[in-house]
Amino acid sequence: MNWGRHRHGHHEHRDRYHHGNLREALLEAATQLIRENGPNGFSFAQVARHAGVSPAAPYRHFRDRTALVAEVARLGFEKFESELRGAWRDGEPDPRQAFSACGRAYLRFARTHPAVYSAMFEPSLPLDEEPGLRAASDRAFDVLLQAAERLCADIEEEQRPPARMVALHVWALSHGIASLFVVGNGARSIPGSPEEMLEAAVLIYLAGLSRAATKTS
Amino acid sequence: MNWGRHRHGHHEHRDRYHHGNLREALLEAATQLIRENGPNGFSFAQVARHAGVSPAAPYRHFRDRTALVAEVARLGFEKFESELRGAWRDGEPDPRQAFSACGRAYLRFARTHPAVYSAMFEPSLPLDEEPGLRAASDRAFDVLLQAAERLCADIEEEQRPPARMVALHVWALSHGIASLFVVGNGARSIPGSPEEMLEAAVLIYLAGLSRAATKTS
DNA sequence: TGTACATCAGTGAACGCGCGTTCACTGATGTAC
DNA sequence: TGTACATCAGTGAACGCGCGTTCACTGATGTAC
Repeated sequence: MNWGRHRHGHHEHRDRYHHGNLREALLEAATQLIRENGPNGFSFAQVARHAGVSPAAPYRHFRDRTALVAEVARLGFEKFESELRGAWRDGEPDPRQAFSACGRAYLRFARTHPAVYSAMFEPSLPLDEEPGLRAASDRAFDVLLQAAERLCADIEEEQRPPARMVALHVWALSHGIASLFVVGNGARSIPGSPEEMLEAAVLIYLAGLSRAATKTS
Repeated sequence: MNWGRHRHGHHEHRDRYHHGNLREALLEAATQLIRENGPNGFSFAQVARHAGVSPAAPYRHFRDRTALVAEVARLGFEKFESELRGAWRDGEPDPRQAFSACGRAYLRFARTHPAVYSAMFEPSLPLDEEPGLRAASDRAFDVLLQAAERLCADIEEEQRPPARMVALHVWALSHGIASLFVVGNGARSIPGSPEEMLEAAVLIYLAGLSRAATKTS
């Protein structure tokens, strides 16, 4: 049977009995299919076909479809973390600028990897069943948390808000903007770019931070 | 063939050739299945089975699965709008309190109808292909927009921010909190309730509004 | 350098299953007279 | 009040299809000697 002679992106592995790179090829194929049909819109067999192998081949590398998607998401979180960390640059040249760069990096990631992004934040993602997934997600959030701590340190002590709260607020805002206005076909249109919108919102929020009572109801 | 003797919720229609209420029963069944498996995690045939009818029956009421989900979402937007409008109460007793009630209503909706909420904001929702869907979504947003206009009216004119921007910021924040911390199995845990978190964030944001330069990059 | 052998990645055929969709049908309902 | 008839909601059987999973297999690779 002919499973198709396929494009695996960069390297050519055709006509070899051993693919040599199947694991990565499957992850790539899954990513592409998620981009086209959403995180739940594809089958294990389809992934195999896209990678140009028999439907039984993926079982050598992934327990099932869920494990495959989880791995896409886990790698996504790792890349996400490293991009955020790179943008934050340990608070250089100064915390506000670095924080803003971080926000832009957040949305850039969502824009350039919309498929992976939606897999990462899909409610059905088994965060706690696949090893390392929750941890990878937490490590990405830690970048935001660190940044928030640094920003909060500049606020006078007696009215300093909890850094964790600030990080969660900014995360929610970023995620809200990403999922409403960046990712997906139904993405709503807005005046200006999502980046501008996030930047403006964060500026307003930070302005409020140093003066508002940080009451939590 | 026995398609099961089913619970259709409140009324009993068993042993009747004509269901009499099938359209609503199908919408209910779909909602339940979405709750269990996510917006894409069920089949047309499954819905029929849940409603206790033959697999061909749903075709009398819905073109296909997509149309069914879209209708669930459309009804969701209508209910969402009416709840937001009810909470806003036209700005009574005063805009800030009404706005805060609005935020709580937003999260309450996401919490009590998580299935419908995720269908409504699923990226794959064909907002522009099903009649009335986009319009229903816009009408819900309009409540937020009205509220933002009212709040902005209280700010001195020369530093008054665009109401549309404010509404979008608050919407993104609410949606971010709802989808990260309320809806779904993977929902992250936070200190305090999502309602408290949203309230705090909005307070800080509003405090920043009246003083920040409303620069948009 | 050559050969025997272990390892293991990928094959391809097979299975039973549920799905989407169609079809001619049937039974309940409502209405014209 | 009764009856004939049109309407239409739901039936159940049928179809072809792709899927998930299994299995004994095979061919490539690497390594021991």
